Amino acid sequence: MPELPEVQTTASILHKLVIGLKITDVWTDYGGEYHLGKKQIKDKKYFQSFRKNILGAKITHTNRRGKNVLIYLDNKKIIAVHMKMTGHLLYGKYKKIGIKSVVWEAIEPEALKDSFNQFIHLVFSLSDGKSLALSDMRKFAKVNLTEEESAGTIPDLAHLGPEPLEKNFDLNKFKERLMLRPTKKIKQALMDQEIIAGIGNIYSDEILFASGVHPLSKTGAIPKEKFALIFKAMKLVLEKGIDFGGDSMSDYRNPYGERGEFQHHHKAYRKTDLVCERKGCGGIIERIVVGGRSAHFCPRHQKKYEI
DNA sequence: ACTAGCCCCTGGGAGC
DNA sequence: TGCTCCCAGGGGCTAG
Repeated sequence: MPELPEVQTTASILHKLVIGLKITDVWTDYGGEYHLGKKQIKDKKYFQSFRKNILGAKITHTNRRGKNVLIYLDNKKIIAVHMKMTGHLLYGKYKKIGIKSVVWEAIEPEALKDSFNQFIHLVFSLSDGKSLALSDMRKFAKVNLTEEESAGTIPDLAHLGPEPLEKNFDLNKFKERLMLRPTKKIKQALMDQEIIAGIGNIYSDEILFASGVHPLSKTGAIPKEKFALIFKAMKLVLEKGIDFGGDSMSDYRNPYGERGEFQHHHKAYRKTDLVCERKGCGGIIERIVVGGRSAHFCPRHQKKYEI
């Protein structure tokens, strides 16, 4: 699922591909639940206004905020795409075809023919004859259109915490953010987008494995030196995720339709019943449910701190 | 301010 | 083969 490294990968690649291109058309299918603010693209009237607002606009740059891809337009508007579970943006040559379940067919690149790239529910046609398409198997993704100056008010951006990879986000700020919720379980705190933006289930498991902290530890009970380890692990694991082009254990693909490689480097996430890879540990990875989400950890070297 | 539970959605896997 | 049931989960929401 797209977390910070996947969204960063997408935004960085798009930046190379679509800058300076104009949006010449927009299409969405009937069932698309693509939200625009509180409204949705499936509301035909609202989609028409969305369309009108972006047609002819030129893409000036793209970047990331939390788990959102931001596409800046030269009319001072921003398209914010939250890919949620199974969404990803694809750039390539598409042909509209008339078959029931598959309306768009990828012509190139070849990687777009991957089955996970076939759930196309939103297509921006671009002035270079190619398209930016949103493939989203489970239709959870959300698309917001907002004015650049009021970007901080749209639902997916308004309450986001700081960016964990920002250079000025140091150990003190990290502690400060986490200690806003000292009774929270550390895994949930790391995944709370209001505390820190961008971390989800995969990377929180990996960060806690690397720092030797049990996911159920109470944030406020974690000793100082462990905080430093979590902080360090957070930066390292997220950067590693980016270096590997994101995680494609499930459906994530980059804009070329290609997989990332981080799934081959998991130590905890979905490693249930396997032997812990930490040297000399020998524990067996367990899976538990934390806040309705699965958490994977080694009960031997990940210490539980309680108040 | 917390938690539990439901909802959105659908492909894939297990069990029969 | 094909049916049914459950699971994956980010985040918004409600109820307690």
